[in-house]
Amino acid sequence: MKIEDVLELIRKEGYKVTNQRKAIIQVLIENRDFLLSAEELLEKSKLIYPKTNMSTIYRNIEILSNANILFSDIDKNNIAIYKLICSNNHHHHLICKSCGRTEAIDYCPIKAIEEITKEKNYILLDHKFEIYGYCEDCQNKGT
Amino acid sequence: MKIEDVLELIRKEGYKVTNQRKAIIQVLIENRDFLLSAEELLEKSKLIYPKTNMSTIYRNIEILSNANILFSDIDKNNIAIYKLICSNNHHHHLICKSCGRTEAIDYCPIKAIEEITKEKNYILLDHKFEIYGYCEDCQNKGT
DNA sequence: TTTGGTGCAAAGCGTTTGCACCCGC
DNA sequence: GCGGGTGCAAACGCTTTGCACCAAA
Repeated sequence: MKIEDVLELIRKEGYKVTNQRKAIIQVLIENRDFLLSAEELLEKSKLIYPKTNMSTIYRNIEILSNANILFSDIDKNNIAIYKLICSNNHHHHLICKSCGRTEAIDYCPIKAIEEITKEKNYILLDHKFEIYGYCEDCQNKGT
Repeated sequence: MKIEDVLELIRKEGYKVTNQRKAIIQVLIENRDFLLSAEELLEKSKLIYPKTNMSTIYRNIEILSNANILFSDIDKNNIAIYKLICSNNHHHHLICKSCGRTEAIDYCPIKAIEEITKEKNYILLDHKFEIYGYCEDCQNKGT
């Protein structure tokens, strides 16, 4: 999924395309394998469009969440972290509980998900399949 | 998993068993199919042991998290929500994005999880497999 | 021109923390 | 009695919000 696809989606929902919004989405696309906090999103967005403000970050997080294209989670320090949900290049993560490293995995139990939602008569929106553990480095460090 | 099993685990980790702690764990066990916020945990714990305080709730949330027996997530209002991880009676959830209803499902991609962590050389701690959608009621309400 | 978007600063509120006291063990 | 656990209240800091101004369409 390229930035133009997301912008098109944004336009369809009736939102305007601003420089700040473009910067934020570009950052999310470039970091689709990483869960970013609001602060990290701001820092990286500022590299693209320096005038970006934290309020704008939060307001766009909400818009993208409502559009169901943003995955949110909570890290070990209770800070909300986000990444884009991309229907193609879809994958999940191995997340190290010690250093926070995130590693993409291709496996996704999508077949099961579709069967379950059909059986329970839910309209499928989103799903999370994340695995937490200790990565090799952290095991060696003995943490 | 009964309350005694969790208390035994708590004792093994070197923690004391207090009335507040027992109340909190009992609430978590009784609500193992629901994701509870800190405030809901407090309210329900107070029904068992009225003197329970919010600080105690948060401190016990941290202890149970560190012991890797607490699952945490974040709801649509950015509030942290929790439930016990029980190795037996293990299951995941269908979560309605509209009304917040949680429905247990038996399916778990545990085989895949074990294979992936082995292949990537991670020590497996925990995993999330949650499906989000709109339940039948909310579909009928047209929300 | 219209209307949603943004920056700024202040407010809100869930969460954390210091300290004195309490209570399992 | 010792050392961890708790209650209280204040502090913290992430997130939200009101308002005036800006900019996309």
